[in-house]
Amino acid sequence: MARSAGRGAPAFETLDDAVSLLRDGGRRVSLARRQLLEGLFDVDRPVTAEELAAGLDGRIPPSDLAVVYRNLETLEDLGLVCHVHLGHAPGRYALVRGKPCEYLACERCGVVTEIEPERLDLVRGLIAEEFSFRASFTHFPIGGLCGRCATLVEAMERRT
Amino acid sequence: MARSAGRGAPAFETLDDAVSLLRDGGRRVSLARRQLLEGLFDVDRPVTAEELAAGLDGRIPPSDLAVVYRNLETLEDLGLVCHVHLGHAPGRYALVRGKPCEYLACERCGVVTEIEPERLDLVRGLIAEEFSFRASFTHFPIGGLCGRCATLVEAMERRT
DNA sequence: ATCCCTGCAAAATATTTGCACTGAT
DNA sequence: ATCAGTGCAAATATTTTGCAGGGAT
Repeated sequence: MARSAGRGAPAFETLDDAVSLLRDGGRRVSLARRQLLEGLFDVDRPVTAEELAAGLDGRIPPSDLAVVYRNLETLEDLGLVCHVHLGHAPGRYALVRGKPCEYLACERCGVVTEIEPERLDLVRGLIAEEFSFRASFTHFPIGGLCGRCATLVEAMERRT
Repeated sequence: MARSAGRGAPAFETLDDAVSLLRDGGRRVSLARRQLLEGLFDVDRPVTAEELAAGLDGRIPPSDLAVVYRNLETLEDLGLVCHVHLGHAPGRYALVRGKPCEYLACERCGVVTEIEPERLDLVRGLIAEEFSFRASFTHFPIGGLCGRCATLVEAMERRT
């Protein structure tokens, strides 16, 4: 299992920075890893292992899915990457640039919204006080209904 | 896919009530379904389909896993059952008695805490205001670290 | 030269689907 | 008698593991 978050994410801006962190972490800088990072920098949004193995629509050469999974785990151990589980869909992986993102995921339409961690600190504080629990919506997002779907569902409920 | 919640859960107390709701919903009252409900009443906590199919340690006769999944979906459509995804583990199913439960799930030690929905209404309100999002922690729980693990992790972080 | 990483195959886990037969209505 | 539900097999989807050979150090 990959590291459970924590241990301040190393800041990095460029591909070369990331590659250095890979090396500093004592791992080898293979072509597969370099291209994986290239792809992640290029798309700059959470993508599935499958998409990465398929080459992100020509951005990088296609590669082996098992290797992609293994390398994503490696990068996650080093704190360069983290992954989210959006509903029942396959996990999605993204670079961690400075702060990890948190997410809202609509269970009805699937829309995902990235939220900067600070904007959830009040929520986190409330949960901490009430339940002595340090909530994080980085790995598992906040589920529910987006504004549009909530309105729609309310309308349906009234018509019942 | 099962119904996306909503449509007020029918209140029921006993196995017979549940069976009636099954019948009222236009579904047949088969032995398998009766026993599934029996098992759910008996354990009274969220269990996996696998555990149900295995007979819940002798509480009910073992049965076919595919049928269990199908019947859980049926019961969910009727609003008698709902399921949670706790971390990466298999889904867990429980009777909906009155109000559906919400959950906190520690991503480190796996401890799960049931929370009565009202106790999360402040949190829900904050999220609604800030993000126009109607959060629900019934199907996907609040992830993070329980008090004990948070303390532990903090200690580890300080030692770094 | 060492041994980590790759590439491919196969396994593991969780869940769904197809279909002939059975049992609830 | 009808047709929803069962039981079993097989498929699907996601992720993990084993192992022999290749490339980074």
